[in-house]
Amino acid sequence: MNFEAVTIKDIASELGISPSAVSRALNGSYDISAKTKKLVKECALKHNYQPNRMAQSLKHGFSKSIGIVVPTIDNSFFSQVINGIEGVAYSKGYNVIITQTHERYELEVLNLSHLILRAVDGLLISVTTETQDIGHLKTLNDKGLPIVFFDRICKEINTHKVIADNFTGAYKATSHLINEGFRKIAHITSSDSISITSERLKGYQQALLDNNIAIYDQYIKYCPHGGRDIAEIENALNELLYSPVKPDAIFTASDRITTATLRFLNELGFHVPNDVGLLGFSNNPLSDLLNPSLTSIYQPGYEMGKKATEMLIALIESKRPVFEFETVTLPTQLFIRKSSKVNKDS
Amino acid sequence: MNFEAVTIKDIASELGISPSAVSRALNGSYDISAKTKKLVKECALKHNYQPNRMAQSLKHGFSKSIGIVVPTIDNSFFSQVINGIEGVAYSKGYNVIITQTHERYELEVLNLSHLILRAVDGLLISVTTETQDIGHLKTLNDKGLPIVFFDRICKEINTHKVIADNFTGAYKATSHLINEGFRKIAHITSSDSISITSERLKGYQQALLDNNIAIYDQYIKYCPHGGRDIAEIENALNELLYSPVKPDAIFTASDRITTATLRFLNELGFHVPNDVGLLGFSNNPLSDLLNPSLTSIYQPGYEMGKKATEMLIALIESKRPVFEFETVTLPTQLFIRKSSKVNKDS
DNA sequence: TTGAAAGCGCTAACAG
DNA sequence: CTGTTAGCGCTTTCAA
Repeated sequence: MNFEAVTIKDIASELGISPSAVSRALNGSYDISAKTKKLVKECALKHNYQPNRMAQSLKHGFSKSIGIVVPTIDNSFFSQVINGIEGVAYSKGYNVIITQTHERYELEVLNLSHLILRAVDGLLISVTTETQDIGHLKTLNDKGLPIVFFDRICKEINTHKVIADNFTGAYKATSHLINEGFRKIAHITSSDSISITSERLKGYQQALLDNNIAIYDQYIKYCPHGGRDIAEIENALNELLYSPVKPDAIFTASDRITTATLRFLNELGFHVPNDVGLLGFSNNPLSDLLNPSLTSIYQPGYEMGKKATEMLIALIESKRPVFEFETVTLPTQLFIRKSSKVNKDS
Repeated sequence: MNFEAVTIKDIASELGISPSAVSRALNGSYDISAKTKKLVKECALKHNYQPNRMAQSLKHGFSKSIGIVVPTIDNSFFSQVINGIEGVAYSKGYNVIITQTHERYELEVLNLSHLILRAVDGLLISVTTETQDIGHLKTLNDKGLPIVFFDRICKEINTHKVIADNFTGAYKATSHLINEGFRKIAHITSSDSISITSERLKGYQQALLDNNIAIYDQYIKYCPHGGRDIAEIENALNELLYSPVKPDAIFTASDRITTATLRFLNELGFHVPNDVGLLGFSNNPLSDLLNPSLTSIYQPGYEMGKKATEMLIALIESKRPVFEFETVTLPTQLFIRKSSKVNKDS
């Protein structure tokens, strides 16, 4: 409820003119005398008039709002993306509605329907690790809802996408470990159903191949829920660390997996990096403060949110249907710290 | 826009009955035959009918949505609060709209007006470090918008509030440092305009008094923007560390200040805790992984969000005006780690 | 240049 | 039990 909100009617009756005149005066210069326009604007200002967005939305079918669906906001990468989204959205007069899936498919479906009920004009989404059936997204897209995917994209849906250069990031990561003298490099990654997993896996494998290191399947461990349950990470680590061919370094594919791995290694008494090197995809701003400081691949989260939102608003405001879509790839950055550099003295 | 959404009208004409009959059949059993009810429900299901929330809101003035205003979501404490809020809100059929102020007063005012336009039924807010004039909140509250404050509250506004036991938390923190042998304990805190600052300050001072340690004003440093600009933290630290009466421990009042302080100490070559002990109010889940691991006061963020939302929904759904308000105080917890324990061997 | 009137989708008072 | 009607606040033809 707009508490005792002043409406167009109130202004109209105070000024003794019609509601439609007020509406026109407020909404730009469409057939209205400068005099009434000025009068109306002053009166609106005086009473702190705010148009009722519900009524506006109901009237002309768009809400000037954007729906965001992310796995969780309690993650630096996604927080950074959201900051990027907000920056662009607000500057163009759009609101954002943020929802979290907590990596659950059912919540993705539920959130999506909430957002549609709220009549969002477009959608920015990074799917869950559980998302296999994309019917819900396909339907919306087919009906004409502008959607832009970021980070975890759905190849099958034909629309704009923004991703980090996961292949190159993983390639750089793995190459760096190799250059530091590691040879038995394991990779703990997320669900194999999401796009970033296979892109990063390919980068990892290519780097090994280019350095004449064989790919061992037992060095590749998946966490089907992206580490939502800590147990899946611990299982992967136990299998790796207590195997006869214990790896000498681990490349982890996501923030949650990275920090859980570091904690586990510390607790078990494995020295990082001397016993096991560690390198993660991570946007955590505390990477330099960890023990040991964490070598990581940084993804441009803020830019990703910015770019995705620009593309989405372009779609929303396009006068004619858009059939040509692009996938923007943003560069990643390697930050070298101590977790990947064996200390020769010790 | 609900893309080609089926409306009550569509169902009505398909079934050859009136729109109002459909509405009644859908909204519970208000004067309607079981037969038509069944018919309507089946038809609605078949066409995947979803009521248009904009129209509903416009009609009866409430939107089943809750507005959230926090300084930033890129902060573990607030993320945890939001998780608590969402849990309760969704289970009671409410949506949430999350907005960030980035510690800027102007954004607080702007977000608030956005939320009001979106006709939120109630508000959960933790104010910015810049917020002095609370006219915007007072006006809304006076007009009858249910508001519940959490964490950073406004004493002047008479409504429900949920806070952590900041006094006791700070008291425990300071006492712990004293027990560990520190005597020259500095306190770097946020803006003195927000509630948590003075509560924590009092706890710190009381602990000193109870241990017969004099309170030195030059040991108390404020960051007017809560550390939004890193410079204000660096200035505070420079003044402390290079003063003739350099403190032997620092108690920091917020996550951002804590991590910036740790980084700064590490960079300048001060050993924590041997040169300077450190203890922070922090919900960062990586505290145990920092170098050194961080002794901290943990606040029950999830519970705070949960409790605040329960109180808010009670206000929203109350049949009669509420005049009795309560302030709920949740306990904090001290986690002792290495940053506060001098290593006697080194 | 302005006003009157219709209508977005839904609900609720009032008839029948 | 069901249909008709009015109206939430706004925009937008159409007529004046």
